[in-house]
Amino acid sequence: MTEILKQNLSKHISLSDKELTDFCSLFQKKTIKKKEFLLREGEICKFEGFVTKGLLRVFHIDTNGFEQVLYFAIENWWITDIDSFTNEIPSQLFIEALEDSEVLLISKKDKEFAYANLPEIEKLFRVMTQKTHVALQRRMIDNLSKTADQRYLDFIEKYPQLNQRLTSLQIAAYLGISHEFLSKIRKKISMKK
Amino acid sequence: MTEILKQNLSKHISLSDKELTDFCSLFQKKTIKKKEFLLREGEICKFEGFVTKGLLRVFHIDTNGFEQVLYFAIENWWITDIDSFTNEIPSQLFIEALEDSEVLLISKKDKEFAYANLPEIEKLFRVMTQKTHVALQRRMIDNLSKTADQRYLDFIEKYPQLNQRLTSLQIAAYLGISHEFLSKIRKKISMKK
DNA sequence: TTCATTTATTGAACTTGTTCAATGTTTTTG
DNA sequence: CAAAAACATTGAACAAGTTCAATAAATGAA
Repeated sequence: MTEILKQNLSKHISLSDKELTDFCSLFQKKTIKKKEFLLREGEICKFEGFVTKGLLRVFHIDTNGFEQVLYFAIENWWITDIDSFTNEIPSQLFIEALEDSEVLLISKKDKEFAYANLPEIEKLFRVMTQKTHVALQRRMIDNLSKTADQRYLDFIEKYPQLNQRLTSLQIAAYLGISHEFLSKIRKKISMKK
Repeated sequence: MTEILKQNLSKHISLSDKELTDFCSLFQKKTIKKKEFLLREGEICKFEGFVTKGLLRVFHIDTNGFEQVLYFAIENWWITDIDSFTNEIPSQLFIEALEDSEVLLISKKDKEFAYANLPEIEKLFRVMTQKTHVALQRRMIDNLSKTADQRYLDFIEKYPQLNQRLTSLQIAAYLGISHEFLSKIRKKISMKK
């Protein structure tokens, strides 16, 4: 059952079989139904999670009540509020299942146990954090330089599997535009073809 | 001379005196004059740097020739293209000194030596990368949810020291707006007072 | 100091994106 | 299946931000 997790970890750095198995044994499976929350604003995020099934979104609600999606997570993606989790402070984020989902969760205590006792895990998360950081840098530059049209085209090209499973409402909240405007963009694009 | 670097490292995690000194000895000092480049697009970033004096900017130039500033770095900040550095791929970024500056640089080889031989360095960079990632997540959300007016006010409140040392041109490139529009924002704000 | 270069300001016309309200479509759920 | 709820589309009026061009101010180098 943790096979998919093992494969994911091995993609980043090579770990011994024992270390891999020991580390994976620290995760607990949790199922979560569509529209349920894994985390709400104000709570302290007690887990770092790996998605084995389904689709979730990590989002923020601003002072005007608008939602901004920080990222989506499907099978094989990691999910947490890293700020709240590592610093044990109240989260400013929500994590919600958009489909019936299944995640493997590790607690802070167990993760610290891993850092202390499994030599390569520290490197593993250093590498993984670097990768997500690089991806976010790219998104930041794109958001600064590209129009909504282009960002939408990039999104559907980069994440075709997400595009199929998400409503335009969710995609708009990720792109940082209103869903009405996204609707107009879609119309414009379909007319060009 | 590496005193300021030692202090910075100690802020993140506690290291033994020996480890701290050993690690700092791997850095080389480099001075760089205003308008000179530490890195250009297409080059492989050979260093990770710590600024001890001056001011630099990390930026991207898009297909229309517009510049987007990913971040600025003054004394006590780290500077690199982490993607190019870790993966040894051509950079998409420029790093330029906006003032006469002084940086301490570590090469990839020496950093890997540190990861392999100084047990706590891996943790140090895992923690530092997490912190910069959290900061970028916040900026991403702000860029998705706030108007340029508000982002500018946030910027001068959060980085008063940068605000004084930067031209509005640079600040506009960080906020993702034209410098003309920033000028109008500044006027509007000054009239309100 | 002076001339050239870079930076900042402003206005007018334009483009991009928002808001609101109305309507139609799809999905969920009892 | 029917009703309700959520989602998507469209248009019109508006607001936010860009572009271009002209001018002023500040800075830098000879």
